[in-house]
Amino acid sequence: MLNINFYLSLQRFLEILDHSYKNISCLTCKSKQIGALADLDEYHTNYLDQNKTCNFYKKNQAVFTEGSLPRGVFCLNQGKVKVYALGGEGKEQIIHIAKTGDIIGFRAMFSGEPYKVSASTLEECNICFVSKEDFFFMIEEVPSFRNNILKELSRELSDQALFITSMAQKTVRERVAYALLMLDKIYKDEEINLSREDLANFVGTATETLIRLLSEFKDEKIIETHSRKIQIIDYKKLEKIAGITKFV
Amino acid sequence: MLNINFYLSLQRFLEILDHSYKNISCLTCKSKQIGALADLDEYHTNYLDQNKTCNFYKKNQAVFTEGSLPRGVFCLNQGKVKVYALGGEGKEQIIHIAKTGDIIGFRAMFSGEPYKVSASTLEECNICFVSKEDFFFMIEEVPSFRNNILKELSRELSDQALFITSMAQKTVRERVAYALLMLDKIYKDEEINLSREDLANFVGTATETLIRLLSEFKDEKIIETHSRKIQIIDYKKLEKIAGITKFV
DNA sequence: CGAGCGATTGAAAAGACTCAACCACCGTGG
DNA sequence: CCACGGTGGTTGAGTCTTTTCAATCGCTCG
Repeated sequence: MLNINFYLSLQRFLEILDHSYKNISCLTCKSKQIGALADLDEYHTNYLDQNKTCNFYKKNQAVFTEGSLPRGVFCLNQGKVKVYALGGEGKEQIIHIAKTGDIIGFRAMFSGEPYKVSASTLEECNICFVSKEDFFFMIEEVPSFRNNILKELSRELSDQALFITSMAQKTVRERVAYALLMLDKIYKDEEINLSREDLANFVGTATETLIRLLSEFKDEKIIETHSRKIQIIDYKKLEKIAGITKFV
Repeated sequence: MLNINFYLSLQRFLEILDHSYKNISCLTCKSKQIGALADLDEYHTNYLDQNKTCNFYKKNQAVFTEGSLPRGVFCLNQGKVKVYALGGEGKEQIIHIAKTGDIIGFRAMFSGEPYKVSASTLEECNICFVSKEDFFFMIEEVPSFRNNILKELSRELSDQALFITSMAQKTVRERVAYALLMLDKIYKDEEINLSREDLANFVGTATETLIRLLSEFKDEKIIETHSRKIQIIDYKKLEKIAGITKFV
C-alpha cells in the first residue's frame, strides 16, 4: 500500500514535471465512443482501463519505429499521428493520419513481424498503450471487439486501394486537391495544420511542387492559408479538381 | 440417394459440356496446404468441402464487380486473378494479383459494404465459392482460421503500404523493375504472362511508356520476351534498378 | 482478304523534379 | 538589444521524364 501511494505521488510529480503522465479513463475516451472499442461491455472496459498505461507525447515524437518489434497497440486519446514508410532515399511517405479515438499499430500484432512502418506525433498527444497480451485477450474473448478490428482492417485496406489508384493515375495537382479534402475530414472543425514537407510526403511529391500548387489554389480562391494552416474555401472546385467520383 | 446420383451425373454432364463445373476437393486444394486454410482440422475441412461450390472460369471473366454486394468469398484452386480499382477516367489500376491457393474477396465481407474493387481472371481458373454464412461460421468457430485471416489482412495492408511508397517515390523505370520482380514471385517457375496493358495498369503508367522501358531492359539484356511472355535474365541488375532495400 | 486488336515506335508537348537563391520568422547567445 | 544561425516556406529557371497523339506492324479470326 505504501508502494502504491508512493508510486502514485511519483506519477503526479512526473506529470507536473514534464507532462509525461496524464491519467486517462477508457470510459470517457473517444475510442470507446466511436472507435473499435465501441459497444465494449463494462467488464472489459474496466479491464482495459486498469491494464493500459497512459503517456503524454510531445510534437514530433516517435510512437513506434520501422524494424522494431511490436509489444502492443496504441490508443490515441487525443491528438494526431502520422504513419509513414521510408522510401529508397530515406524520404517519408505518409500512408495514414490517425486522429483522436483511433487505434494504431495493430496490424503488426497479427503478423508477429517487426513494424514495416513508423509512426510519430504531429502535435501534442495523449496515447495509451495496451500490451500484446491484453490485446489478444480481448480479441479472443470479445467477439464485438474482434469484429470491429476486422472491420477496421478491411476498411483501411480498401482506403489504401483507393489511395494507390489515386497515386498511380492522378496528376500531382489532382492529388493535392484530393489530399486536402481527405485532410479536411481528419481535421474536421480545425484548419489543416501540417508542415509543407509532411503535406508533400502525403501527396507524394516534392515540397516545391506542393507549394506551387497551393499558391495556384490560393490565386484561384479555392483555399486560404494562415501561415502553415490551410482552410478550404471552395469545396466544389476542389472536388472537381480532385476528380471525385467516389469518396472515402 | 437417387437424387444425389442424378445430381452427380448432371454435374459430370455439365462438366463435359462446357467446363463450367469441376469437382474439386478441399483436401487436395492448395489453399489447404499454404493458405488461410492451413492447419484446418478434418471436421471443418469436410464441412467446407461439402458446402462450397466449384466453378470453372474462362480467361478475362469477372469474379466480382465493384459496387455489387458480396455474398461470400472465393477460393482460388487454380489460376491467377487480378484485383483492380477503376480510376477517374475508367482506367484500371491493378492492386493485387492473386494466385493458386489464395482467397479473395474477404475484405468486403467484414465491412458489409459493396465491393470497392473488381476481380477478373487472367487465365483459365478453377474457383470455389464459400457463402458468407459458412465463412463467418468458420471465423467464429475456428480460431486458427480466424488468426490466419487476420494475419493475411495485416500482411496485405503492409504490402500495400510498401506499394504506395513505391508508387509515390519511384520513377516509372524503377517501378517497372519492381513490378517485374513482384510478378516473378507470383508466376514462380512460369514466365510472366500478362498483356502489356495489364502490366501498365499494374505499374501505373501508360502502355507506351511500359513498352519502351521493356525494350530498354531487353537491350540491356536484363529480360527476354517471348511474344507477350517475359523472362527475367539478370535479377541483380533488376533489383538494383528497382532500388530494393527491403522486399515483400 | 480485310477488320480488329495488341504491340511497338516516333515526335512533340506537358508535367514534375532538381538546384539554387531568397525570404521570414524565431530563439539564442553575446 | 541586436546580430546570428537555423529552419521552414517560397519563387525562378533549366532539365529530364513521362504522357499524348499518331502511325505502323503483325497476328488472328471470321
